[in-house]
Amino acid sequence: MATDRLDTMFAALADPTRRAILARLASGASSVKMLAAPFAISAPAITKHLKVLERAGLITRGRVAQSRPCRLNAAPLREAAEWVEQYRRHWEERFDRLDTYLQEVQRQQRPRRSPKNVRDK
Amino acid sequence: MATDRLDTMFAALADPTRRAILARLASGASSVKMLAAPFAISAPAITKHLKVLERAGLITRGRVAQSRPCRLNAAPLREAAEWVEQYRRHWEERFDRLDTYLQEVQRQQRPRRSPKNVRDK
DNA sequence: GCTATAATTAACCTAATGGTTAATTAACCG
DNA sequence: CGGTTAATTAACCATTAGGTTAATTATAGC
Repeated sequence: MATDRLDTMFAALADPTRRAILARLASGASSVKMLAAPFAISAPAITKHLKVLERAGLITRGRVAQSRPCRLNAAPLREAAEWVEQYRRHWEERFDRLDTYLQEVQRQQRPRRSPKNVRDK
Repeated sequence: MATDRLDTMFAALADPTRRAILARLASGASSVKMLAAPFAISAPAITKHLKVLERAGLITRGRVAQSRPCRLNAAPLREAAEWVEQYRRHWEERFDRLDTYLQEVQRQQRPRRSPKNVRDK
């Protein structure tokens, strides 16, 4: 199920510089130079980050004079959101309680009597 | 804003084997051996993946006899979900249309008349 | 055509990833 | 105790990632 796309997308999101770039693009397109300004890294490093984002489909690029404006393309994030949402019920507390309950049961199932495994019947 | 945690979490999610492990743990705790079974990689490789997931806070581990059962801890995924959700409005179509509209405008702003930049007033 | 600006490519470096096999630790069982 | 099973650690390897500086390409403007 589109695992490749999720791979490259999550990998792209795993870098704070790239997430910051996306955040800035959320409020409008920008040239590479303007994007690079707030960061303490070189222009080629920014170019590389942009390539990662582009391969993940998270930005698109144009050309205006010398500038190559970047714009956000959030569409693929939808897939990431859906993937994460699969786990929503697991992090909502009712499940957490069930979880710790089961954990408790398992802990009590073993220790005192019959330190052996299953077949002691 | 907890960028480190998002870093390690997204990085953990960027690998298909690890996402598959999480998927299996979603339906219950499991030993390492059982987790490893469906994959064509060695046990130490699985151990490494589990360490990545553990450092990301996505699993917890116990001990039962020789076995070190893994259980899903989905709580941190909530933060990832929230981060991604920030971009929801961007991928929902109304925005996409505005987006392509702006793109259109920009494209028409430049080409025919005045190939120069701004200061031609 | 020359110069300045924006951005990318090239070449290189270091550290982290994902994998391997072989050896080690830990717990059970007879 | 000795053997078996579960899992981890150690040591190693190849590839990728993120960064650098220096050189190149592309466009604008005089």
